[in-house]
Amino acid sequence: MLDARLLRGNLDEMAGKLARRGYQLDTAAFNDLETRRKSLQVRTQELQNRRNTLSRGIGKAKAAGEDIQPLLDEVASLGDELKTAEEQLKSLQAELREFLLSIPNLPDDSVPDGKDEEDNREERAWGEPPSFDFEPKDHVDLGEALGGLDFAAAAKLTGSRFTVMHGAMARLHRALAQFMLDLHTAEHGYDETYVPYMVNQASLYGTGQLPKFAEDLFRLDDERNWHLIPTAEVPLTNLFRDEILDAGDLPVKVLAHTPCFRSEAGAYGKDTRGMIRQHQFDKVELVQAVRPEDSFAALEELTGHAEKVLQKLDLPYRVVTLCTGDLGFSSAKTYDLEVWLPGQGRYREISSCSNFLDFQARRMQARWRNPDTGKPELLHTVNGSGLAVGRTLVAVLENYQQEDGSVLIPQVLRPYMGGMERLQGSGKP
RNA sequence: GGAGAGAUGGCAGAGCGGUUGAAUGCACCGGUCUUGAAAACCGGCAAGGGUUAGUAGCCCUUCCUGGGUUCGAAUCCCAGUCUCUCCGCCA
Repeated sequence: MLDARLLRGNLDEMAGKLARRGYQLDTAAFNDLETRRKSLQVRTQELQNRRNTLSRGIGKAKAAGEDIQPLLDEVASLGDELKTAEEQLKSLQAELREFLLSIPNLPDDSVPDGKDEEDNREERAWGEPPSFDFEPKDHVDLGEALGGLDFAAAAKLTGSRFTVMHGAMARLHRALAQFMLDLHTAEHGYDETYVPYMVNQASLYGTGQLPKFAEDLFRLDDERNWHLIPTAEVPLTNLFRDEILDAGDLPVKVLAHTPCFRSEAGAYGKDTRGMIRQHQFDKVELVQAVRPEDSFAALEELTGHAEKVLQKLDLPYRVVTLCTGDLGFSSAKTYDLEVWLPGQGRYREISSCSNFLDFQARRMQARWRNPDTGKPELLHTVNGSGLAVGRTLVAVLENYQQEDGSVLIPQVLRPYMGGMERLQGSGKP
């Protein structure tokens, strides 16, 4: 959520920045709401002040044994006006809040202008896409031939966009997650965290999934309105909701390995083959809560943490800065890590690392006490995938495939695989 | 699932219709003292919002959440959420 006061004072400038990302701020609607709010709020508070003063007077008069009837008459003369004003103000403020909650974050000045992913800016590339002296297969052909991936079974059990894994393939998937967790906790200083996979609406408002993106979420059929998490970002970041952190505790770095559930309502027809786009996938998520002045450095650092996973796995990738048009709703700046997929002959997103500035923190009142002012101030939040486990499995399969259809296991994963060096044949019992 | 108790400031914990945004302690921030530190003593210290050029003043709101009673609610009533204790059940 943007700062309402900033919006009032710099409406045109803010609208201009939002226009960069293709968002048309309805300045007329805002001005109208704001004008009505101001007069109504001032009027309501005047009336409240009058009532409070009279009531206090009644208390004093009573204690002094004076006649309170004149005061009672006067307070009665306020009539229903106060009640009406309070009700109107409440509903107007709710309307204003909904309006503010639906405005995306301002893109940082360093974010390139653009319409869609075509306009993203490549920052750097790491590793060489492997060359094969045979026609490389994609992960579906490889995984099914190995007996490790079974999309038909998943479709039977549930429907499309799910995966069943067997044997060494399932273990490799687990090994990847374990490897990532160990790397980030041991070498990058994150606190391993276990979180609920269902969250309430307040949490989803906090990180920005609601109110605008309800259709991307799975909602439980329950009057409590719980949702399955679309990413561990939601529970992890909301740990800081309504908290005031000590300056000495910052930065706070947490991580969780969780399944993620996405309805992907708007993605029909895209990536229908294989496990690139699933309703359920595992991800290791990195989240940092930092002092405002540190958030851009934290974004670089966190992106580096995610890159480290790919480097250790020796998977070629590139880093792109998302252009304004491709930027997520809550983000001010995002780096995507794109891994090379031989089966598709192109780079595909495997991690997304973002600086949200105080956008999420304001929604959830996540604060820290600034020792310089002694006052609570909004934190900045930064997060990123480190990495999406399913897509990493895809990348390993496709990049490490051999002509005979077997797949070499990356060195760093072998300790997690009981020393196994190669996936071959059926892992099926 | 059944019975009971509770939810108050960063933390602990009083208050149980009126000048209480809230005693007290801890923590924190200033000061005195000290070569320095500690201790002791003195002072300060909730959050959100409005108005405003203002981090000044004034005002509003907030004692789990949402309703209600009242001139006035942390305090009374109703509903809900969460926590704790005991019983039952269960991985």
